[in-house]
Amino acid sequence: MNGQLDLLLLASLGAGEAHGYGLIARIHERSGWRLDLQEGSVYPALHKLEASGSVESRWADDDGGRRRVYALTRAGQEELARKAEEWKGFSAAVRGVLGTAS
Amino acid sequence: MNGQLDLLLLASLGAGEAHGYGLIARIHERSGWRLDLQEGSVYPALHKLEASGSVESRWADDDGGRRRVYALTRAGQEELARKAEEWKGFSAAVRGVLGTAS
DNA sequence: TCCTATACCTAGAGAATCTAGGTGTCAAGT
DNA sequence: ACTTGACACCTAGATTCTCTAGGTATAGGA
Repeated sequence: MNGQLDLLLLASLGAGEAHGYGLIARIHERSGWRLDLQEGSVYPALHKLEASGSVESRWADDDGGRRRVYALTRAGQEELARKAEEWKGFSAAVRGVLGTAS
Repeated sequence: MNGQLDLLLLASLGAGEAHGYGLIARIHERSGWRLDLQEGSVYPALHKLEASGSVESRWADDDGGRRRVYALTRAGQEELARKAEEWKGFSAAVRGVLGTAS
């Protein structure tokens, strides 16, 4: 459990629109193969982000199978910036408690 | 919600034994006044850490009021090292997804 | 005496994520 | 033709974590 799922999804979408399965792969790769999110975590989170207006989706039928492609909205970009700042503050706070100088 | 409460408590106890209320203050200060944990979070977490053998406690009657003073056990030190590594890996993974070079 | 700070505790609620299932397409192997 | 595996989506329910909102008790100051 991370508590940072929304941030990860928004940040990944910041690099360009993608579908759910693709986002899992993107996060997996960009995290250095450390984060391997489950579909059962990602899809509900994307639905929630869409309901809150941070992302929007459209159906694509590119390669046979259906895909729901997500993209950041303007509000989502702001949310991403806000959550990224929150993360910086939080990780700095943890570093402070851990006593690691870096 | 952090997901890092145990790590924060263990790391704080790594600086020396302390009681629950004192740990809250210690974490508050070391985090640069960014983390302000609630008693309702801390006490159950300490009990859980004690049940799992990472910390041990004794009653102290120093200044009138009773205090339960906690200290890291050997197993707790190992758990702390493990969780600190986990945190480093996780925060590096998030940085990777965020695309921040630092 | 009353209020505040210190200090401990717990039950239950709320929220986040995972588990474990389900559906369907398509390509490759047998 | 059939089966298997990869891709792709979805949801209900369980689990886990943390917080809310209460409770108790002592000591000191107004």
